[in-house]
Amino acid sequence: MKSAVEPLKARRIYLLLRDRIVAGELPPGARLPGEPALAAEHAVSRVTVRRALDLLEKEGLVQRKPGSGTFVHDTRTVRPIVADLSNVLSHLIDMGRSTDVRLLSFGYVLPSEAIAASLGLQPGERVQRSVRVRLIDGEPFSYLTTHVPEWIGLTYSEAELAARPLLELIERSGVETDRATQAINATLAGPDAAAALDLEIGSPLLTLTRIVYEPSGRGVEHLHAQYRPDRYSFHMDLVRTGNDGERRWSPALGRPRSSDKSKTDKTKTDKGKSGEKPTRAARVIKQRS
Amino acid sequence: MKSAVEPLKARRIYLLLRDRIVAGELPPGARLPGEPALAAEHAVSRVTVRRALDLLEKEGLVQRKPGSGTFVHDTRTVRPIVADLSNVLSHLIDMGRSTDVRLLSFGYVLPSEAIAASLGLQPGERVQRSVRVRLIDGEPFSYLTTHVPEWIGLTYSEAELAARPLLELIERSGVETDRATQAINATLAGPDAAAALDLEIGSPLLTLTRIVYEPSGRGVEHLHAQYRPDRYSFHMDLVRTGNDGERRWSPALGRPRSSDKSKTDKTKTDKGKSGEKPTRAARVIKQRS
DNA sequence: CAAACCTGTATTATGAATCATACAGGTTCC
DNA sequence: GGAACCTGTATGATTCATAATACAGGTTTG
Repeated sequence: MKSAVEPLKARRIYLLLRDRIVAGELPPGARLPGEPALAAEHAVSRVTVRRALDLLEKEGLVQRKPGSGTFVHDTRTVRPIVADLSNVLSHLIDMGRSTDVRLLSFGYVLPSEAIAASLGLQPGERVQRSVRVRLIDGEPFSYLTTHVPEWIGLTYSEAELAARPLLELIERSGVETDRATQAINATLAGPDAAAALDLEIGSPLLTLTRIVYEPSGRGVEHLHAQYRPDRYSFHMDLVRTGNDGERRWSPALGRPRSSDKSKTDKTKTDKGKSGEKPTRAARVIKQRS
Repeated sequence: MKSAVEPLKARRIYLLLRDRIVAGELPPGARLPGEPALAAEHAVSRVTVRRALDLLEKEGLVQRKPGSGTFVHDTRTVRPIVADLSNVLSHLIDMGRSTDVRLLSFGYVLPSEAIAASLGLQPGERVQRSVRVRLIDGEPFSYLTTHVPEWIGLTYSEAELAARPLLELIERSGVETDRATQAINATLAGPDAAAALDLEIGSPLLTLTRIVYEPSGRGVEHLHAQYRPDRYSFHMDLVRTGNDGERRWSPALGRPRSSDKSKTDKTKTDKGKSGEKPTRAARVIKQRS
């Protein structure tokens, strides 16, 4: 039902404009250059520029006014959820926003080598694999793939998994969880995640891979989470610690939001990057065989 | 000599296969389905499958053996740098890997609204904007855009910025930095970042936006970093804290790698040696974030 | 009002991506 | 050796993104 294909040059211009908007170079309400001007600037036809603007409009970033121009949308309708380092959704959640979980897949399979290794399994041992999607206010924002050793997974049912946090079920089974390691990274949306998160294939995703261990050191859960960056991001407060010789940042624990600033636009999470005209020097560096 | 454009269907299949490889579903050494099989599976022509495999091969993920098949590359040549939550590069650095910094752009500009707000500037106040690229072992892995209020930026020169960590220069100017907030997200590479990081436009990037404050609450640095996910990622250890009612994960502090070789995880800071300046734009200096 | 913008839409033409097919040469396995 | 795979390569047809151009209608400005 989707057009399924993304043009190339159009996508390029779309990304460029998108970056300039989210970076604040084109502030809300601003009118961006006319289609003929953009076409000339990027040495493409006006049709291609239009396709790029179509993408921006579909994303709600711009608003077109026939006869007048195309304008950056005033109200950022999309405000990402903010999560803690420990991946705890902050107060936004308990402030009335509702989260929901949908179980997409459930079954017992032979794990990949990487997962078997991270969980410390013997060859041939099976794992319970589940794929879930989390939604906030009805909109999907995360795509979770979990792997649990079979002997733990058997202690709960498919229905229970759909209704309760996985870690709670694991701990209920008598397994102690005291330690975990996690890595944060970025990737492109594959077909499955794209469909579940209502995204185009190739959209950027924020990923979190966490392995939970029991005291003995055996892994009990392998979690791979993929988040829509426009709806979810990690946020943390840091304090400067250490003496002169070795000053560094450390995560601030406990009460973070102490300074109620004037504007408090806290979760700006702007992406974006360079803008305007990055001096000829920057252009010089780029040499792509 | 690059085609400069990425096909659509081919890219789609490339992403799909890439996901299956990095997810471990196709372990290193495994032979993936033959080109005719892949073509049939995805309802595309064999030519298209080939283009997808070309991308994987160029990325070093697979290896093709004429007459035999296409195999997942055994040795992951790409080893991402691992950084701490506080964005401190861990010991990999002092294990002989060298980091360099290139200054791509430097100047004083009027900040975007978002940046002005985050730094608490008055309308009309200018900021110093700099764009830098960091490299490890000669390969770029991060694209940094920093904005600093003009009155701080004027206390150091362009050459100093290229040679020393920005935060050190800020603190040298007498400004105290005791607090910061940061957000981690994901985005797609725009033209500038893609060129600097030697990537295709539209590649996924891990982003970090950090705002550093002085005790009075004024912002003194706005940092926007974009990382190549294949060369950089955030890692952290967590411990389960709290009582039964409110169990949660908290970052584990000061824990080096518990299992193996116990070494000082304290990072050895920059040695004062700096490179030469071959061109005005391509200075190479060693520094630490 | 009129000139000069703007977006929306349609036209045809061109080039790129993809398809369908065929064949050459290497590898694997019986 | 030979059948059955595989990758590498080439061909022409077809689909589709893009280019180039033109025109309709609304908005802004003088």
